[in-house]
Amino acid sequence: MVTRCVLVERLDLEDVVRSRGIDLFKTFAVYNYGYWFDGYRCYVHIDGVTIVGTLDARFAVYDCGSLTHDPDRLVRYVFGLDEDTTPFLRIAEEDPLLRLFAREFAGWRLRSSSLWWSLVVGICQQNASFRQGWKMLHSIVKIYARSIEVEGRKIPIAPSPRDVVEKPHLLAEARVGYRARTIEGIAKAFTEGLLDPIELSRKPYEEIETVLQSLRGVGSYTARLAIALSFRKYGRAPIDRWLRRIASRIYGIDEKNVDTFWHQRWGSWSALASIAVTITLDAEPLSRALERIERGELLPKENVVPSPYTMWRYDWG
DNA sequence: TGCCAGGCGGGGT
DNA sequence: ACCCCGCATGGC
Repeated sequence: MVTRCVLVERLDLEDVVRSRGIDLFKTFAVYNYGYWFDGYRCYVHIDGVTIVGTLDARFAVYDCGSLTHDPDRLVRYVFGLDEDTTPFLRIAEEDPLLRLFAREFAGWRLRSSSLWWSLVVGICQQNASFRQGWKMLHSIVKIYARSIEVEGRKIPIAPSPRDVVEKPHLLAEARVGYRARTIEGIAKAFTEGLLDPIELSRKPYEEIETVLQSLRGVGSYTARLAIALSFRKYGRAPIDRWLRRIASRIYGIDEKNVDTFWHQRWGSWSALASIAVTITLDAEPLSRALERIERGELLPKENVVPSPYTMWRYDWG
């Protein structure tokens, strides 16, 4: 099903991007698919609105069903243009894992997703490898076959909660395994109005985490990742087995203390730091990641495909 | 061929 | 507050 969109506003944010040293290439490329970033143009579809951004900092906002945001504010929010990451970089410069990332990726900003899609992203990472998780997400997008038409191009978009509630059986087809029940349950929560992102975003961090964790199949990892991706709140880090082992080894602490240690070190930047570690080590399997740290290879490599940084040019099938 | 992986919940102690 | 197991699926 194709949804047509109408242009709402064009924005030239070159001054903002340049004066703040924002690196749009990295911001567009990281954790993205080829149909949403082609090396020049980036598409973000969020709650019935589509943003088309280009590397020269021109942005166009399209209404694809429901425009409830101020276009300028939405663009700045989604690409983190007003986010001052200086305090994060200060800590990262001195960090054994992120010291090189702090230099090379200083201009990177996290791209936001809707709360719904952020949760699905988290669920697909559960008990699966990096590649398998992102393959599942790609498969979901492909099988629900939703798309929008903007600027004469047909762009695939993620299914909405309603799409999933109407056709839950397609999740099995997307080979998400036992995650299907979790995803369907969350989709229902959205369609029944039990999860209002705007209302939720106004609550204190702990409360948001509690609400999200009350969803069956959403634990602290998924909740914190979703809060980072959709609300740009980084106060607590999503810590999985991979990061837990790396941190335990590198900082010489017990695995069960990683959470506390990470929070003491990164404070309100905890989640951004954990995501940055996955980027800079190319989400490589644990043993290889540890070898890379040993060798001081702390930056993403062009030839590791797919990785968080290179997955946009990988053929997911 | 059996493992087992960027979690989680349920059931044990 | 722990520990332990099963779980769909795919990669090795």
